[in-house]
Amino acid sequence: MSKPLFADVILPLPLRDKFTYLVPASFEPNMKLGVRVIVQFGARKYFSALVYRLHQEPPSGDFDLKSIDAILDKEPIVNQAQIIAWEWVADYYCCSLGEVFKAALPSALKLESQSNVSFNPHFNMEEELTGEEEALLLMLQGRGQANIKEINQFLGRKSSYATLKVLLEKNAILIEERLKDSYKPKTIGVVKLSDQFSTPKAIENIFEGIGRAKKQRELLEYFLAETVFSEESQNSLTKKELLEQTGISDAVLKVVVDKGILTIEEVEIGRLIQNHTEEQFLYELNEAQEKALVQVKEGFQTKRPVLLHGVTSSGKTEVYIKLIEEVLAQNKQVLYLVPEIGLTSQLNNRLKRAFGDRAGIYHSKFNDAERVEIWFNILEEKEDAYQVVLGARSAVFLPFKKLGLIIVDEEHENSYKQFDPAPRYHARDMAVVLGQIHKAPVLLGTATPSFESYFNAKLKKYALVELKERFQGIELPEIVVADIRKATRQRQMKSLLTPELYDEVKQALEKEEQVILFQNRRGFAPYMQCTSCGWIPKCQNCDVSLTYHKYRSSLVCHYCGHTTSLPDTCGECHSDDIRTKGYGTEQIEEELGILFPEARVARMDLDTTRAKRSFDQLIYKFETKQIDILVGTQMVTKGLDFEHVRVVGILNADQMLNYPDFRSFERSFQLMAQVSGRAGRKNKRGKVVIQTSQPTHEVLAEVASNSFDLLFNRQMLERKLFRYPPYFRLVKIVVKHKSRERLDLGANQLAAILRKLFVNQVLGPEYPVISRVQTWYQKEIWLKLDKNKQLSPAKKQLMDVIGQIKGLPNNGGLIIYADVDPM
DNA sequence: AGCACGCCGACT
DNA sequence: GTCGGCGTGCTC
Repeated sequence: MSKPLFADVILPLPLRDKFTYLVPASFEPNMKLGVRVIVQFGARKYFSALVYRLHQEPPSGDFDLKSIDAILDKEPIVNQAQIIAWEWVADYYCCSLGEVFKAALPSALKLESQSNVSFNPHFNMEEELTGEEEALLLMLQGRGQANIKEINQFLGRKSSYATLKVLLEKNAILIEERLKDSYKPKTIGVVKLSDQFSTPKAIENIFEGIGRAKKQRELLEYFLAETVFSEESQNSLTKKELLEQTGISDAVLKVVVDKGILTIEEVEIGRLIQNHTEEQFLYELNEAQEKALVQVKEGFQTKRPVLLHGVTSSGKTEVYIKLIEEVLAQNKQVLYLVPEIGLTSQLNNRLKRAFGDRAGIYHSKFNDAERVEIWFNILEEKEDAYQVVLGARSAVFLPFKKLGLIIVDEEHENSYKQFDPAPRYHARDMAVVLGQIHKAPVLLGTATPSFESYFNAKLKKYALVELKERFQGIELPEIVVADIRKATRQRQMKSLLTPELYDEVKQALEKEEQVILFQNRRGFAPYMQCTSCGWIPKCQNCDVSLTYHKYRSSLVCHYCGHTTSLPDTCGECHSDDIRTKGYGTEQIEEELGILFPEARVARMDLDTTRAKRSFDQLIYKFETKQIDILVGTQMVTKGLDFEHVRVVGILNADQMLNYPDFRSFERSFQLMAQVSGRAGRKNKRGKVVIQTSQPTHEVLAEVASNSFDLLFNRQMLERKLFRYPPYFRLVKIVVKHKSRERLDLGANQLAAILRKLFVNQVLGPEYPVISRVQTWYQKEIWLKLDKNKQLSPAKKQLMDVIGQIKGLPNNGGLIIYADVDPM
């Protein structure tokens, strides 16, 4: 008899301990590291866990060892390089491997939503059932099938495996692994108007064919509203969307189709390989790009990450593409990270043009089946596997085996840092670690480096390559600082525009050139205020003022979404003189309509791009000059290349400059330089007008003269003096509680212990700018750790203390987490 | 995290 | 007299 085999598994939970299960002898031959198994955990919970370590050391301790219930995979779905990366993430960002596991895998691989449960028609109803079991069976019988999530909802529990297991044993239900058949559906029904209704005239009479059929009318009305009569002016809807949104049945649609009003077309959506793009020859690099390419490659030789600092429109992408080509020739994989989804479709087209079907996209907005497919596509290294993956943050977790290059585009973007659920990782920093694991070169590209990266370059930890020439000889724009206060004093403001900006916009419109106006605030007005007593409507769940949205005529909280109608009278003194204060994109859009009635104005912010594809559509309209003035939030800064932009206006630089954060100058510079980069194309020097009430502000002068180094050096002195990154490591500890008193108590207890452990390195606890979000009060404690000391033990100490505080009496409802390198 | 167990107030 | 509130401890 050989010794029994044990498996340490990773459970998808925020637990730091490891858990060991017995591997039944019959499973031993199929047991491998990196396969998923089903294990029971606690009295009634089952999880799909990942085998992390196999060994023969019987676990010590007083508990009954449980056995693994099932093995889900024949082959590992996670490779060893990934496990090493996960361990780094868990250690560096102070979280459990379980949390990394949860973030890394597409949710379809985390059993929870994977299995489809249906009623077994051969089940003998005589069997004895509990009330709950019977109810569940009836439900399944009624609707045919359900997934685990729906069953959890139905039973009102977070986990239903225990019940399902019993029912399975009784032979009452069938569970099929959805993974196997979820690959099938590759077409979607697209609903369009029949050809006979292709003209507006014909549509007028469209309802004649419907008669009095109420449901059909409703369906058609919705369809028309979303297509012909919508702002987006699309001409089709998917069948699924139409039916789901109206809640009308398939049968009704069929009648309308049979009447010849609508048609349904089955369109191939083929998840991975979309359109067999022909690979096209790329234009040659110019001299500056060629030089940069050589320098980047030299940088790679030194085994250090390379920071490519190239001004906006310097053609970094072409350099990337050349590098990718070379890596592909060596039959290795390339990971190309981009910060936001908005960018991916433009870039994807470009990559498809260069690499055809060898390039693919991955981001969290994809549905599960697609993500799983990409996962396996990369894992199994099939013939037609992707070699270039364009992805957002989460793509760093894909099962690469032979990475030959990692590109992090727009490396300064803070959306690379995950915020809310743990792991709170920075994809750029993880990319550097991945590079070490795979011995693959890492290229960080940006027009406005993050101070951390630039600092690393100065320290020679990164190799620096500069690309200072704009592509096709385009000049950098002229930047003008316009004084809002002076203009106001002299009564020269044209609504929200200074005379400088107004004139530029006017001229651009006359010459049929385009304008981008930037204001980092959506809505009509950031707050309202009573003129007699100063009362401001606040959110009931958060400590913020409510933003006035005129088109919805309501007040909205931008932190929790809470919406109320407009108050008629002041909540304090009942005065009826309540006015809007400040302005957001919505108001700018409205004011422009008055100032320039002939101009076509569009707005690009979260509110106008919420619908799928609306972002792409806006970009398309702007590119094809169907829009003259584009008003937007940061979205307009995201590396979009527009051909005819002459003028860029920054409506109010003050709010970003005055934002209370040690990075506010760095961010302001990045933001302003990025928006400015949208101005000026071939043969025409663009113009940027920055409106401010602090016209002599140093940062503005630095933006105007493109003096990145000046700002950098000045800020470094401050950062060093006040012990901020990149000289010190920052850990933000967030403490939350529903009760203000309990929060204060808990946060103070924590801070007291930390102050003893980390002498002179603890700040707080203090309320952040927003002291309450979604009914949770929050405080922050900042830890400034010495970079030259070992961080790992310090973080472990910190986590121990956090655990200790949570365990103290009355600290039950306390949430405490650490955010390493917060943004 | 999520669930079971256990100890104190307002009610069929 | 119980139902259920949350505060506490544990999960291989």
